[in-house]
Amino acid sequence: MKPIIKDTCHEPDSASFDLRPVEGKEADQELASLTKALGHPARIQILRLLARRQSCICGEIVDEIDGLAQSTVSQHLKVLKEAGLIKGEIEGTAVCYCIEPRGLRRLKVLVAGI
Amino acid sequence: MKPIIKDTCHEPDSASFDLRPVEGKEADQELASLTKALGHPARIQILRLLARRQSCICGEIVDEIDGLAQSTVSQHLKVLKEAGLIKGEIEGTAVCYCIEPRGLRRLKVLVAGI
DNA sequence: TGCATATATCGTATTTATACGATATAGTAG
DNA sequence: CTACTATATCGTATAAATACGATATATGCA
Repeated sequence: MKPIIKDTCHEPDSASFDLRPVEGKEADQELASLTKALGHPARIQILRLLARRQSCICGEIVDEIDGLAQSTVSQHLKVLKEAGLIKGEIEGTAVCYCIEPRGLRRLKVLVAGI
Repeated sequence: MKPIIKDTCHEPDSASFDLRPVEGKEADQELASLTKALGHPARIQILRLLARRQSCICGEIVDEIDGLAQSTVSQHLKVLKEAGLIKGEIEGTAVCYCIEPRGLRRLKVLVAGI
């Protein structure tokens, strides 16, 4: 019997999300939220860490980041999650973080469209 | 005799600027600075305003932005300028703002490279 | 059940951002 | 030179971000 593999990092994305306008007041607000979430070196580092690997990362993140306390890293993860750039799922005793491809793609589209 | 036309918005850019690394600690810091500068709706709006037109804008900017006071808009302009995303030159009694193409391009490259 | 581990949340101190009115500065026109 | 205009800077009030230690929560394992 094959194990059930749940690839939550790469589920299909809704087209409607991608096809929203890339300018106008709402797009400005959206881009501001996304870039504000990115506007800290530790969060850039986290995002790259997750983007580089194809898989999610369960734990390890705190160890990889500068000299920040665990609670601080957790706070940064929350900011990225609320911005829709990453997502986290509880996976046993750890939490498994990975990129939210829609959010990252949306960011890239909006920035490219400036 | 022809007039001297000084197109300060489109001067040639140094290649060395563009060819810096797109990841690593320095790039993280650089991208964080750029995105932090973008992380406000009014600043996005300003940047788009300048990017849309090929020319610089002398004055007018305050009128175009939401309902923010002149001093507040000036402050936002300063943030964008310090981030290297726009530049301003005194042009008579007004100040002529325009996109800093290198900075914007660098931002796009760094975001695309995440 | 109770302990150990991983992560989140809370409380809090400090710093930084945002916004405004008031004022300074600098160029233009008269 | 004076008045006018456009923009920047200052002072300041308020809000938000950052960081930490302490603590809560939830899961897996003995």
